[in-house]
Amino acid sequence: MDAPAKPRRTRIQTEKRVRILDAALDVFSQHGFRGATIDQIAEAAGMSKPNLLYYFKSKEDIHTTLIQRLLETWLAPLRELDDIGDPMTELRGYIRRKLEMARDYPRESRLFANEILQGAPRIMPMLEGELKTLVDEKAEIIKGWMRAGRIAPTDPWHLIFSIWATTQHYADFDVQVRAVLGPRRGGDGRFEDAARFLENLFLRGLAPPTAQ
Amino acid sequence: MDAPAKPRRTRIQTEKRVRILDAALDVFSQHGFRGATIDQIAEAAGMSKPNLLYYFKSKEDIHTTLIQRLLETWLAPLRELDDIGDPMTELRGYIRRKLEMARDYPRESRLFANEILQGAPRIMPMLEGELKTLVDEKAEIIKGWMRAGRIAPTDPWHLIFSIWATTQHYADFDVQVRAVLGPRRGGDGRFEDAARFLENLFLRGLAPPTAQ
DNA sequence: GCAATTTTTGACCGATTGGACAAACGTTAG
DNA sequence: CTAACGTTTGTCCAATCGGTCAAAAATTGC
Repeated sequence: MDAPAKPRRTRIQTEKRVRILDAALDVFSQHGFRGATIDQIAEAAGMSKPNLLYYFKSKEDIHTTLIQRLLETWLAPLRELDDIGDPMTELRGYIRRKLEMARDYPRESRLFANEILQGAPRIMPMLEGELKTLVDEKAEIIKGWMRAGRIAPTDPWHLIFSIWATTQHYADFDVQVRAVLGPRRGGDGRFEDAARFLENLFLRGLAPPTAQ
Repeated sequence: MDAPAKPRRTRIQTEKRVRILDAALDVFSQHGFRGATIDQIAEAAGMSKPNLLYYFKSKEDIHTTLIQRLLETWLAPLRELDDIGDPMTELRGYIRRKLEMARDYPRESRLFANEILQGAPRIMPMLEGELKTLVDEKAEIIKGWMRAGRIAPTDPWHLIFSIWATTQHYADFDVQVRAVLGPRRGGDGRFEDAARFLENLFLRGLAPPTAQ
């Protein structure tokens, strides 16, 4: 039950820790935990390995800190999904926010994807606890909309999965998306194209049957 | 320009190579290339490390063979997407086939996901060549359907991406899906639920505007 | 300025990694 | 039986891994 000892950090410690975490995000998101080495991270952060280990006591420590910090912001978009307000507007807003995260924080998305791909050994409790609770809660809201006939009746959980999958795809499978679209359409505009397509797909796919 | 020397394999070689590739698929799909070790693969295949290296000359060799073999079957579902036949039936068939692959070959899906996540260092030429060509070709077919007013007009490339993303999600993010659905709904039925949801989403999302 | 403290570094450690190799073992055709 | 060939193993190696440590260097508080 000990509270984690309060940091009490110097200016240099604060700065260096930021640089290390940023470098580690690069390396971990590309190679996964086992594939990444402390030397790689240290070099990317522009310091020696022992120096890095002065700020983080182990490779595991860096990774844990990174994941912990990621999760705070990762669930934010879903939390914003609100009961009050038009269902279609709410869902479109959620899709847009998730797609913006894929665009602006692709490394975080890949870090998460790597962790899940490897069986989520470090965040399984969070998946079964915090995440499941949140999703169940939001699924209940969506169910309410369906019962009220405001959107088409389908499975709320799989709806959420499909939003996760389609949006994160543009971060996790970025190289494939670029390769297939080619230099023309794979440029900066690909996220706007994706946004247009996904909003269209989900809005039409969920339009209530009564509203013809 | 040398053709690869013809294998000319004994019975034991054939059997052992199969066992090794199967074990390697387990290990690579879970840990990625760098995270996997030859010892792990050898143990999973029930043989010693030197023995394994008698059948494959290096770790890279195993991985390359695995990826090569994967790609053959990976694109098959998309190749089957045919111009003749009802567009909706064709697309539904494609979604179903992709979802079945996620269910029946999750290790292959994760191996592919790992490779893409790490920047596709070993299959980039194939993405920009064979894959892009195939996708462009099928996108043209879909475009034809749209011009003919048989399905709603959207972006064929992003349509294909969204089908890839949603179906592969059930293999690559399996642990997350199970964790969120819980023991009840996360059981064997989750693929039928997913199939129902996805067919519904895409069919409604792509229904031609004229057919009210 | 100077002493206390924080930061950085080079050298080093045991463990694990991918892989080499010769010797031993099995199998089989004649 | 035996020679030829295919298979398996124990041992070994250099490189790399995560991490330690003491000492040097830089910074800070007074």
